[in-house]
Amino acid sequence: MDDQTDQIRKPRADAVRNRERVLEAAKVVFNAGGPEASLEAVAKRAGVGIGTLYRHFPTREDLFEAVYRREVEQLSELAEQLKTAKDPVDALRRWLRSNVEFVATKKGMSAALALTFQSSSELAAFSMDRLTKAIGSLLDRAVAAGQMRGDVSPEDLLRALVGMCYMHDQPGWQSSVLRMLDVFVDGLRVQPVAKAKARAAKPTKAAVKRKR
Amino acid sequence: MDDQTDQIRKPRADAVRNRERVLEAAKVVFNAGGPEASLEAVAKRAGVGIGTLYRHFPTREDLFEAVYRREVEQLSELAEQLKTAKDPVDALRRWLRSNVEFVATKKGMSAALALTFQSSSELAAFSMDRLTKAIGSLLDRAVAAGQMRGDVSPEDLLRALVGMCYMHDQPGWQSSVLRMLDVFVDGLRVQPVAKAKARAAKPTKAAVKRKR
DNA sequence: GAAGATACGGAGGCACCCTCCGCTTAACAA
DNA sequence: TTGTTAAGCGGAGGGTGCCTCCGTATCTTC
Repeated sequence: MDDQTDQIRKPRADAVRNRERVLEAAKVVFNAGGPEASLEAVAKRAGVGIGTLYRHFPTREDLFEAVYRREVEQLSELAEQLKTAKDPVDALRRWLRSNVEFVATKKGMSAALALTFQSSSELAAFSMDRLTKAIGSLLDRAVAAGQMRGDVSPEDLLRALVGMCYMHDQPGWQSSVLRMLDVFVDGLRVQPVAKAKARAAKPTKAAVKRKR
Repeated sequence: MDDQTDQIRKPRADAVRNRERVLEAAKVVFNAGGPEASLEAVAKRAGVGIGTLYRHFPTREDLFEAVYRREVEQLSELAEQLKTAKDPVDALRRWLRSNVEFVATKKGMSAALALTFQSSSELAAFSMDRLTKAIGSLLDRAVAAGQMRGDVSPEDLLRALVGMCYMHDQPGWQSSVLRMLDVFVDGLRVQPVAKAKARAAKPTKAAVKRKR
């Protein structure tokens, strides 16, 4: 073996397990109690000692960040799955809706994030990048299928989404956003030249060219 | 006198003074230390006992809120002053710029606000109302003077401003926003069809060099 | 199975939160 | 002015949560 010098042990199983437990507990506790929730409460819910929590996440913000990263990754994976859906436009719409739900369930976390984003622009960059890619892959597919106009960038779409969700303190915001999203998606559609969309969904480039 | 029963004393001078001192101190401390800054530090800087601080502002959020309200009122007053400026368009632009500066100096406070807005939608309503009126008075004047189009509501303008400032964690956001604001204001101007400048009737392009 | 690295838990010291109450002071009446 | 009294003041103190530190327990590797 040529890597004898920096040989790396397999991480201990209990450490991995505990880390995961803390993340899961933190998600629940922060959502319920906001960003000032007690870290000791998180540790207790995770069934670990406070020392363990601090070893894994030296600062409160480290914990926020890890929780959030995980969620962003989940949204990213959702996009991956949706890529195999039949209807590309519907797939995009679903992803956007999931995003709204995501925001909706993050009552406490969103405040925590406002705090964290401020000190870690790296996190902001990471999540923007990740989400842009997710949205981009879905958008591209819809465009490639000739069902959506191609002059809107993923960044724009993401920004619109985020902007819409920005007012999520106001009553009834969620249904309002969902409505606006539908309008938005409709606006993105290639105008209905012909008829229904009940058609086999084989994303072939040939079809795209033909349509154009 | 029939109002003897609910006769109201003049508020004590020291109470008024102390309240003001605490607000001023809080502004400084929160901007520097963020929303988690120690209230005891605020009291110390204000030169009052911790008990006094709590009597005036029972909760941390009450204090945030009071500080913010004061600032909103100051912006409101600024608009009042700008109403007497000669150039209505320039007045509006200046107010918008002041707003950006306002956001810029609120490093810590903005995070605190994110927290407070969440629990007090009344505060959100108050500030929206106040700022909408401020922006509206300036906008109206420019419209009345025939220098700006009349189909943009103060709410829209405010929302655009807020939205632009929303990304104020990213590097270089401030100059970017200022640039976008200029573009925006240019867009709001009544197109110089037959206006002052002797310019060829070339289509569009805000190549207006507005430096007199 | 033994050795050694790695992780665990929670006691303890500290900072800050917030309440409570005896003392001080400003406003008002005479 | 002086007296009365409500209003305000300060800060001690009990409580909670933060974070460090280290003796003990557990896992990985050989």
